[in-house]
Amino acid sequence: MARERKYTDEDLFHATKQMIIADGYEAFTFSKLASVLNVSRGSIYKYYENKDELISEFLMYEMNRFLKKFNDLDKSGDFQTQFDLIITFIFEQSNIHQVVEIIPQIPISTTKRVEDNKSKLSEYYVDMYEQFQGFIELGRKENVIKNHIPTAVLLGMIFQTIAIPNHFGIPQAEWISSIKEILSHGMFEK
Amino acid sequence: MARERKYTDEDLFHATKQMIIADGYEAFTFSKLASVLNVSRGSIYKYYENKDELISEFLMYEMNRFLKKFNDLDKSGDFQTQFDLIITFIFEQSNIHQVVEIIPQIPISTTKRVEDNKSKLSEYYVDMYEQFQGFIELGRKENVIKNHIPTAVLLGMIFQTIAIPNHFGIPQAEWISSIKEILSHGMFEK
DNA sequence: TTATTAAGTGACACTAATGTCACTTTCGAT
DNA sequence: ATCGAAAGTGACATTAGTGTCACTTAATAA
Repeated sequence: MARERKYTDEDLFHATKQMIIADGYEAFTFSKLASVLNVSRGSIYKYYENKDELISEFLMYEMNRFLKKFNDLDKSGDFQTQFDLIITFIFEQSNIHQVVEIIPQIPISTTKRVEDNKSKLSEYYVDMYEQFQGFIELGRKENVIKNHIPTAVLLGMIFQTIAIPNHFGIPQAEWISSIKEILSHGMFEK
Repeated sequence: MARERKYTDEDLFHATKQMIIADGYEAFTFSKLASVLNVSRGSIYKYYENKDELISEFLMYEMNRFLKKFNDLDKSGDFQTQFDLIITFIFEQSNIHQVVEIIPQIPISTTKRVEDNKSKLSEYYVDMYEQFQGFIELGRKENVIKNHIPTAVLLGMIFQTIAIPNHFGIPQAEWISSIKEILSHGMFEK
């Protein structure tokens, strides 16, 4: 039919992810991306009209991947089992945090494809939130989670902890178990 | 002596802060700043050679302000009293988080002033860290803080919590007391 | 009043990125 | 072999930001 592509969508999204995690939304340019992929800038315009469109497609791809993996987690165990599973999972997927933070940075766009993607992304976001909400509900039903603390705070805490910078290079296992301990029973001895 | 200035350093740093918090380091330009301050771009070059220099000066100013205020806190009470005081303080200064995150984003510069500021900033950072470390030590001495959890994790958790986005608009007082509760005694009932 | 001096301006040359498009390449189907 | 179609290129015009500088403006000390 036509000639072979020099790079797959996966290549492109992978490079995009690295660049965005390293330098943020504004620093991302077609010029840099093209040079990373060893293609001409012009060829990227064959698939994406501009940076907003490319990034919104990338975010769709990432969110999809994350939600699929999350859905594949074993939901049969009791709350404690799921808590351990989910914390570990979130730390494995720790860059999802930097990814979702990009969403609100996409400016109000002129092109339909971008706006469609943005609204789909917020649906994904709600979807994800509801899944985690279900998990918190389970904890409340089993009387493990304190009832007087709002769900938004609980989820916020859990998600925010994955972004704590481990400046001092504490080993991953100790790092995660310490955080799990604080989330469960706090910093205090008593 | 000479004509009056149209804007003070404070004006300039305030505008810079707003712009950086809203859109990040890369999106900051002299053009936008000048138009916010209603002056010509050229006049800003009278004081700062370029964006890196301006932002490094801004960060110095912010860190100084933060450390002064922190030093003014009452350090006489027991751990519990100081814990409450410090958490409240950190929430009041919640944008310090976005500010310190800018520091590593300043590229390796050619000008001496920028490099000097960067090294002073890392001194400030160490200074701040040591202050908080002292606070954690107190908690350990009073046997309030769990001894087996590394200080880096404890401080990381405390600092990260101020950045949790309160999407659902939970009232500030409830928000802070919930977070304090989790940090102290965890999410779990038992 | 006027000389001095710092503050501020806007035009100029430069750089880096954008978006477009006619053109070339390479594949497979006919 | 050759044609159609998608992939890829590089040159061009455009836009947005940078850094510089001769010049104008306005305060004030003499």
